[in-house]
Amino acid sequence: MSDLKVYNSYSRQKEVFTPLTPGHVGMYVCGPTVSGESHLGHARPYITFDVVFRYLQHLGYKVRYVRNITDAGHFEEEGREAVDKIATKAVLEKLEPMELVQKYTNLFHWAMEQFNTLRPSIEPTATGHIVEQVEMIKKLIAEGYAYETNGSVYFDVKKYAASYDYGKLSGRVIDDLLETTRELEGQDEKRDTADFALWKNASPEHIMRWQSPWGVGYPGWHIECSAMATKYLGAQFDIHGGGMDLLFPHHESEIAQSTICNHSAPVRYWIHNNMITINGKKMGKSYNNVIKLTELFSGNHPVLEKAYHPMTIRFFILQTHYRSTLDFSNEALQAAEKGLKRLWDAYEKLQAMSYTSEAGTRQLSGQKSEVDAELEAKCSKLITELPEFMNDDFSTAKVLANMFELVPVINSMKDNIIPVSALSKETFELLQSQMRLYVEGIFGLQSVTEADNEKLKGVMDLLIDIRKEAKSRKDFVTSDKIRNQLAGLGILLKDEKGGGMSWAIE
RNA sequence: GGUCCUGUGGCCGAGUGGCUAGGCAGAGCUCUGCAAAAGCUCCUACAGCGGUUCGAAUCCGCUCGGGACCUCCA
Repeated sequence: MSDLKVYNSYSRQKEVFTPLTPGHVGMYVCGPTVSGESHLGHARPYITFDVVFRYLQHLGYKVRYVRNITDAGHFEEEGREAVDKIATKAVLEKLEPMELVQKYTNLFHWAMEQFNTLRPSIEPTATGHIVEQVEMIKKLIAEGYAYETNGSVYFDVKKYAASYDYGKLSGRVIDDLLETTRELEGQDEKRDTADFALWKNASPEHIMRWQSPWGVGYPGWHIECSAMATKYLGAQFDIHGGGMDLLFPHHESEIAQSTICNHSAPVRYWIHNNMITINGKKMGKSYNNVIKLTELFSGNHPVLEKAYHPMTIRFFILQTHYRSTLDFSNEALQAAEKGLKRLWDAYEKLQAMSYTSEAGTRQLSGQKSEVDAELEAKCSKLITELPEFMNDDFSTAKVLANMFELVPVINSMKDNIIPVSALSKETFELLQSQMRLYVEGIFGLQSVTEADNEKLKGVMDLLIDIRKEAKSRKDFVTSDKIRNQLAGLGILLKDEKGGGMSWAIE
């Protein structure tokens, strides 16, 4: 099998993935800031890296997947004062900061569960790692790359840039950065505008604050990820993921901090997902165009024509390569919804089929049961390409395209248009197992209808029996009545070839 | 202003030199008591202008359009 190749944002090219420790992978992904509800844009990295996580595990790696919860330390420009974002909202909502943080953490976990994302191996919180952050800042000061002013500590970018390549990850030119001036709080405290905060002095109105060698304050944003990644994954680790918008300054700063502290570049493969756009614009707080996940699931938002199932969103995201922008629209989402249904229906049919009995039936009915060489070759090609596509920088869109090419084959076998025995037993079983692996195991897709109610199944079996009897008597009044009334309840009955019936909840 | 990315059929989106992407929508046909589903077929495009090449959506240049980052941001 081909090697896994990943696009490394740092080198700007695809590289063969070789983990630092054979058999093990350390992966860090920037988690959510739990000062508010997650929106559609947030869904992308967590679904993307969930698939990466699943795929790496499938390849046999033991993966430690660390995804933090940022529950303190981000700054938000609020008038003239840079205020701890979480503290600000807490005041507005009259909540304890930790209550607020807990609320949105819970909501985030709930949404991730809806998307069927696997839980990370470790989910550290920023507030739980103040000590590690303080230690790291101390080290940076000791190394001479950070300085204290008025109870705040800043990283000396100019000094760092003199011996290291600051700006390489984000393609930034240090001289340009030094020129860029902007009125930010604390700007006069910095030796240089490009310097970034490691620790911020907290004014009395800050609710979230901690004691430090530099006085009462709170940590800078970038140091949080560096401290937690170092603690759980070591000075050097394999993969660091996140949205492209984090390239600068966040990830660039992480590199600088960790490089000085640990005397080595922290990350071997930087992987960044692109943005979700709406009407061509990035979905983000600053653009005021976000659709929250709860709104998406409920359809309760002016731009939404209807509610969308979490699996539809997941499928929608996987239909595009993670490094391309993905434009939101009702039309696109509804197309994804239908596509997913078609794929899932075929997938379920395939799993319910069995090679031997079907092949036997074919022989009895006098059809040829010879293997169709052309079909056999086509199917095995489509199947063997799946891992190759995944190995090519996680080309989920291509994997889905191949699956869709297999859908007509599956449906035809189910409807006896093609005998199952047109495929060899090996290929048929490979088809079954690979589809199970990719659809459920790696892509993490699930049934949209959740009709796992045994009693309902029993009732439906009964109604189907009655309807079959009615149909055999040509009592179409009864058979239509059953079908129509069920349709009114949102349950669709479908007559299949060969007299079978199936049903699905709308 | 600086750095970088991007422009594919009605819509969404793969695709880095030659070979049908795929999905959704639309049209026709088949199957069928009807319906739905399913199957088959069709619609086959690469912003514009030049250049390189036997050959370009794919490489180069220019023009026009869109976007991201430079500030919190997935």
